[in-house]
Amino acid sequence: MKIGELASATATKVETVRYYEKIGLLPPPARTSANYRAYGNDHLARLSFIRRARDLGFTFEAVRELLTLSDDKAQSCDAVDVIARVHLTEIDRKIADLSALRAELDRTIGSCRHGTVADCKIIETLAPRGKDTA
Amino acid sequence: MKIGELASATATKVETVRYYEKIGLLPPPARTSANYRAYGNDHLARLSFIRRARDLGFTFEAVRELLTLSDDKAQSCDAVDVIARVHLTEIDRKIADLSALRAELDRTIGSCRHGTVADCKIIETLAPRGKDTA
DNA sequence: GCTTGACCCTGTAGTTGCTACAGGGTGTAG
DNA sequence: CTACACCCTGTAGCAACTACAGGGTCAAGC
Repeated sequence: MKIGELASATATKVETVRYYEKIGLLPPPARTSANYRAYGNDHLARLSFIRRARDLGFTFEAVRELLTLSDDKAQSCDAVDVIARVHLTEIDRKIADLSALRAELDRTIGSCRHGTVADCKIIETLAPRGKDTA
Repeated sequence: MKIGELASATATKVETVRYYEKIGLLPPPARTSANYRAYGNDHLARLSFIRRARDLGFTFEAVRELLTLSDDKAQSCDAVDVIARVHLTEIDRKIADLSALRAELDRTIGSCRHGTVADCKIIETLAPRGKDTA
């Protein structure tokens, strides 16, 4: 499989595949006589894994750990569970942060009376001292 | 006011203040004879504004627009309202994305039977074809 | 009067996770 | 045999900072 085929099979860009190889996430494949990268099914599986994990928001650091863990089939699954749970906690925190932010922004917008900028509550909210901001 | 004072007054790092100046968000201040930056209250107000807006998740692009708009006090406030509403929509989309992701991750974790990695549902979810991933 | 230490200066490189060139080589279809 | 799609390496760019390296300045204490 050439890099373009691998990329389209995993909805990844060619540059991204090469990037993953560069940072050591994807092992370097064999090369053809023309120096083209030649991938096998193991690469396809690994790249699919990486993409899925990235889609679920895992960082590279976490993906790397998951890959290492997934290579040792006899090991307990608990370490995998821990990584996933830590990640879940992070997501919950992000959602909470965004929700708080959303509420504040919504309140700010709600106070807009559509007058001139001089009376704008949104601007006032941003610059509490309402003086010259330039 | 020296840069350190301005920074601590706005809970910003000194490097960040200099960075804002470099990218043109904060106008260059006067200098003392020792070439130290000397800030006034106008700088303090503008930096406060920037920080507030950044805390609310506005991008630099948006902050720049808001600053430009806030300088023209006679203008209608509607443009400000539009920027804020667009931003609110983006936040809603992010929250929705994260919530969907959270649900999927939660489901994945919920299926963990704490056996060995070979049977791990989390790993299986990530690598749908369950074969060799290395 | 001299040293210590906190602060300031510029400039550059690193972070995360890619993306987009520039400037080439290769392979195949018409 | 000539287009044209694909491949190669290497570097620079994006957001929005952060962290040095290698220096200069200033006030206080001995």
